[in-house]
Amino acid sequence: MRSKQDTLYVGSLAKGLRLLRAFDEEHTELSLAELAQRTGLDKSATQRLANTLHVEGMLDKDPDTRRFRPSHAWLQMAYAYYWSDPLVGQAMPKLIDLSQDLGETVNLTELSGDHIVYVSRLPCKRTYFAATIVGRRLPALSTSAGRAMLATFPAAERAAAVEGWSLRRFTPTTTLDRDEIGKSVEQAVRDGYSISTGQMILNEIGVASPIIGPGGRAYAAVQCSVSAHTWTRDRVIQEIVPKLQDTANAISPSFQTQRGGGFSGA
Amino acid sequence: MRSKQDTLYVGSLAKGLRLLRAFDEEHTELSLAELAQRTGLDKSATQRLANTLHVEGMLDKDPDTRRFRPSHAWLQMAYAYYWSDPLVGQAMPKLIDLSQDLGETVNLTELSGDHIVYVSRLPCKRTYFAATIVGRRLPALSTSAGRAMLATFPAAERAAAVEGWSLRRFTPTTTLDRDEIGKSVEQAVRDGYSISTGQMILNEIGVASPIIGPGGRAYAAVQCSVSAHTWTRDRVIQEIVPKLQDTANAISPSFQTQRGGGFSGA
DNA sequence: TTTTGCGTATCATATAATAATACACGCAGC
DNA sequence: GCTGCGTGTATTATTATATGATACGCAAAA
Repeated sequence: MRSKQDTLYVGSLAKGLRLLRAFDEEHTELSLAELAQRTGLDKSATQRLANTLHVEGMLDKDPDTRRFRPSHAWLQMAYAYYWSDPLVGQAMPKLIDLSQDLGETVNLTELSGDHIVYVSRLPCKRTYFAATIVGRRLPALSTSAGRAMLATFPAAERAAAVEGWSLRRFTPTTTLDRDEIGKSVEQAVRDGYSISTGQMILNEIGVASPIIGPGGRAYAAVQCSVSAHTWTRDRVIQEIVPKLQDTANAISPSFQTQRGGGFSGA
Repeated sequence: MRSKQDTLYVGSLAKGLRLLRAFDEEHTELSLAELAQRTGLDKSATQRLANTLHVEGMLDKDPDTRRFRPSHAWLQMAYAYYWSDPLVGQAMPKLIDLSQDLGETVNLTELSGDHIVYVSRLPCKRTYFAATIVGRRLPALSTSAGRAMLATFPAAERAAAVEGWSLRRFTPTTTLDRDEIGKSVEQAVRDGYSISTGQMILNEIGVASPIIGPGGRAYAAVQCSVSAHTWTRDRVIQEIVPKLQDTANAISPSFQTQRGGGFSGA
């Protein structure tokens, strides 16, 4: 049915991508049948597409169980991404310094629609698995990083975002009240950083400072997560925030002018 | 021409993947014409495939320059990979401890054909960019990690690998003499670890210890890179190797039995 | 101004993807 | 040990779908 834009839309390619997207936290290894079920494609199509992805090295296949798994090529995609994102190269050395200085986990996040994406992570303490790996997407409104970035936007956009961006409950203490989130964002406007507690994980304090880009708008942030067992909000503000802001500010200059915020997604 | 396996090979999908692979260290941002040139596809095909990838969120497009770039989805691929690789979850906390203990860069690498892939990196010191990001592929024979893993293979396989696996020059001091590499591997067989100098970068000392998997064969290794300006080979062996081996050995047990080395690529 | 290169859009053609079908295998229950 | 189900695999005729030549508009270069 040549759905989207008719002639310049290749359905087979799109279907192949659906196979790739079928793998996530809870589906780490899929059989042909599962793949077909999860993608909604019929058995034959799944077979052909999965086979192609296997031959092309995008999917590994267990010779015994015949189940498919993401291949190392998936990591190479990240490798290529890192080279293409000018921010990463600028930020990395400074983030390393910061993490060594603080002795706490430091992250680089970017805005992606109404979500944030962890682009680089420098774990210094043992934490839960998801906090140690890159590529995670979280609703921006539920994270200190998202709020810190949003705080650099014009008031009208802030309000619209607080109103409309997606939310999801992660812990019993995740804030779902948009008014409260709005206040947190406005606080970040005044402070120049954002701090939050127990949004993604219980007893976790997150604090973030925006990396100012073109037009004064931030599309990235330096973020730091610490345990509420060893830290208090006040101590974080006194001891971490200044260094966090210094780091973010040190990264910002290179991005004031170039790269006009462009590069839109679909 | 339905090249590979005729009926269960979807050419359009494979072509789409070629577009993705066109992005690398030196090609971080490509125009339609460049994309066509690099993939060998004609203009129309490139146009349709790139458009599809854009619509599906795999490629960002600068509205002004009309050039394409890897999107955040490329990082999400890495995210999915991490969940699917059982080794990462097991290793991560121990790697964090090790890096904090040593105060030096610690890496987790896996074997992928005759190359190694950096699966996780915990940089503690500023280094060159490529050493801070995951997904990099390097010829196994040129790396301490590759040699450490190879050393766990049967003698015949070791010999065949030393003879046949690919090599490439990275620095003036990269060893291209296969006899010498063979000796290094045999040394690793005796020592249980491998150490090398200036293979990838001048004045860099690399040392690696294998993570023993099923059948006593290693498909992964814990690796550590330090600067020859502040370290000597002997000091590395005395101060780093023991802790490195402890860490690798602590990760190994879970992989002695399960996951029969399977999951072959194409 | 002319030329060149690029991104975009359209269209007739037949190639290449489709989905139905059939077979082989392992496993559960009976 | 037989039967039936679920799976992975393989083959086929059919036509929908991807193709690539062609043409247009717009820049920047000559």
